Amino acid sequence: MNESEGGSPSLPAAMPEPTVLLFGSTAVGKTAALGTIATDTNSPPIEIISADSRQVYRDMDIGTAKPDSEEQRRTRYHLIDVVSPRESWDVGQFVEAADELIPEIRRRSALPVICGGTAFYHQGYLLGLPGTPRASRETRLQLEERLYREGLEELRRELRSVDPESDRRIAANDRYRVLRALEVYHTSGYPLSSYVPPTTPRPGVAPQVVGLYRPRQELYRRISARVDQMFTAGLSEEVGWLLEKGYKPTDPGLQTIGYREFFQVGGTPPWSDTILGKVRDAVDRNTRRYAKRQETFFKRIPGVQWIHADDVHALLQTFEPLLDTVR
RNA sequence: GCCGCUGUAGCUCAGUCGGUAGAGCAGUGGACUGAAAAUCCACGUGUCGACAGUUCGAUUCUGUCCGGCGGCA
Repeated sequence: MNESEGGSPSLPAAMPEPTVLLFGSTAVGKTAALGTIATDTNSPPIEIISADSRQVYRDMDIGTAKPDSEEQRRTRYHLIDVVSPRESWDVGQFVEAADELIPEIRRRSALPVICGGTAFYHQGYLLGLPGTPRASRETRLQLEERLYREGLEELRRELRSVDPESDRRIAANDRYRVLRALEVYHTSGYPLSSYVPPTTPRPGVAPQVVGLYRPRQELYRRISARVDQMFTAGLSEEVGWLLEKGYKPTDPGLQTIGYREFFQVGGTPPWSDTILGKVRDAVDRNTRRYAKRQETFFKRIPGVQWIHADDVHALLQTFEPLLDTVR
């Protein structure tokens, strides 16, 4: 129950927080793994805090691979279906919500498990947020407007004068980071580079960090199979319905793999079978690339215990020591 | 069976007026300061279908064969 392997015995071993961070790339089998824990009688009762930047959106069920109603009945999930696809949601909101939920879940004598594929959220929870100002929708819209009218070069010129350090650090074509750096400067008056991002876990946060992995080829096969399933489950109908409901392709929620491809390669409905085939392939490919990016990010997170996604035994073993802590 | 086109990277193809080759896509590695399923960066050796001929030298020219596609029968 303590991790002080070779640590100096004179110091009291830090009592680990009865919290788990469980991550892994899309389609690795996170939801199934949670299912085995939830049904195992020896493991503690758990509640899930979804660390997933897409499952927060209502009305987007198929393409975001939300846990189905059966799974949600068996295990209590949080931070799913909490905002409209029209609204934006970000790390900051995630961390604040998680910090509120965790004590509540403990009060119910359950183990909070932060689980999801958004590595950025896990990092935000673990290390805490930098002191940068929160996202400002208006400022960002203004900057996007300027990007459209004046071009990236002009914005970079401004950045170079107000925040040369960030200008140096941000890649030439990284529009998003240029916008964010200027947004920070305009809303706070300080350059982004003056905020130092945390690199160690914040005080009081010491979760058990578990990463699920699977060989690349196998993962890609699963992704492809899941994309097929999404289409047979009615993904294109879901997208059509979202449009009928008045959502726009530019809404934050619809900027999601599994949705955006319909607009990028499909155009406007109705979509022919050939077009749907192309959409399917694009979704498949983008999901594979996404999974790769996730893996790259997960590798950076310190102190991860990596478990093969099918190794139920090892997974249950890591949860066992947490039994007493929740009682 | 005959005629034509074709065979080059995992795929689609370009190219070498003869000196062993390069694009797109796929793939791989990486970055990540409140949109992160976002936004970016980097990475191109493969019996140039097989065999033979011409040549100092053939993936390139010639011949034969084998695959593929199209047309005529």
